Amino acid sequence: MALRHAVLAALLDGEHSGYQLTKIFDVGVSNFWYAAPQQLYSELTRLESDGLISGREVVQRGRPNKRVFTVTRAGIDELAAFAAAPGRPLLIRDDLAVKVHAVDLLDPAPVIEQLRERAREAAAKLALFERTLVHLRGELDEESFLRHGDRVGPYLSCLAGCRLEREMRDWCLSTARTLGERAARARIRTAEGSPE
Amino acid sequence: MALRHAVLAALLDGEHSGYQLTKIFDVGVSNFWYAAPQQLYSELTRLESDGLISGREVVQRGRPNKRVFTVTRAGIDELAAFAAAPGRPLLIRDDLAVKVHAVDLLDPAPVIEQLRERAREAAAKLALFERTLVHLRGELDEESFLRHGDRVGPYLSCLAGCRLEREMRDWCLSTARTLGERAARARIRTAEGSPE
DNA sequence: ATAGGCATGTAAGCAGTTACATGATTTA
DNA sequence: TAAATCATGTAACTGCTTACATGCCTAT
Repeated sequence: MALRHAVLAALLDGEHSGYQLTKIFDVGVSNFWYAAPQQLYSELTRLESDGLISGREVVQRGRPNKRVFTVTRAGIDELAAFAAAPGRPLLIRDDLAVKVHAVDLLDPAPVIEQLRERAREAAAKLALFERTLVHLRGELDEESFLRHGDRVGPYLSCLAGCRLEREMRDWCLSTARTLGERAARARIRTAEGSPE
Repeated sequence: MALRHAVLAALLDGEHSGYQLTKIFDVGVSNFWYAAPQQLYSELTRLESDGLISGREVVQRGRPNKRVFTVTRAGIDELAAFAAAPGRPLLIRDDLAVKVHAVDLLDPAPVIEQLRERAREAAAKLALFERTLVHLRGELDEESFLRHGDRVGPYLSCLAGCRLEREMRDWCLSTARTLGERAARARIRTAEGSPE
């Protein structure tokens, strides 16, 4: 059980509905957890029946009504136990790095294209996270906020997301460049070796 | 099915037994994929029966015999199709970042300790990956190797691992420092407010 | 003797993904 | 009138994790 705690942590930022959580977890909650919509709805049901969150109906005009959830006292206790327990190692799974690893025996063109696409996504996420940082710290500069702000957790985890996306963007671009140049040289050699 | 391709990519680096693969995937194959031993043994069985890899028995003295596997022609084709296909987004799941996100409502001490531990692990992985890079490029410097080396894939994916571990180490240390300083100030305030 | 590394598996259970289903309302 | 967004689910399947099992050899 692991998604539980990510959901609880996300609900600390305020009441959210299942649908809002799907949006938050689609970006990966500042890049530390991803979850599919269906996972979230069933997790919310379980969390509520375990008494870790409580939901209330919000009536809306012009839109379907929604249920928003808050973390209960028992939910906070659960999070506290989770935070104090050992915890499992970071899990990363990346198709694209597998492709790069194998690229020498393959056609590099589609891999290069995917690297460029990933770089664009990383840049977009980075911009999003940087806006989130500005929003979280308000008028303060980063240093004073981290010293005196009253909720720095989301800020700190968002900083991790920024670092990761920045590195991802730069790695993708430099890898795409390297592979592109190698492919260009390979084409020249082929043209030299088999003309006339 | 996704582990398949990670296993195929790992076997491009040379013949490996199931046990050797468990060691490689335990580190996360330069940090882009993790797999448990039991997953690998069953995946190898399936890959062999699908004809994507072929195994041969290696008789050893002083040790149990082992079966080592090589990628077949069909395996390369499978990898080529995989590399050309769209591919899924990067998956990250990180307990520790969830804890940091929620840290303001919790006891920060165990979180700080886990950040320090993670920083040590990241530093160790970074050192390992940097040795791998030196080993892969041989006598060449990085730039010439990336230009003229004949297998740069593993090098490039290992560079991604380095970037990631470096950032992870630095983020953990700076986050631990921030939280430690806040906790120290909180203790002083408590001591000032309730003495005598 | 005993612990640790090498070597490979089975079985059960839980977590995560994919496909499908519904229905309202706003925007193009 | 079609597509997109809001809103929530069920069902089937695949993949991953955990616990257990075996046995040999080397080093302490």
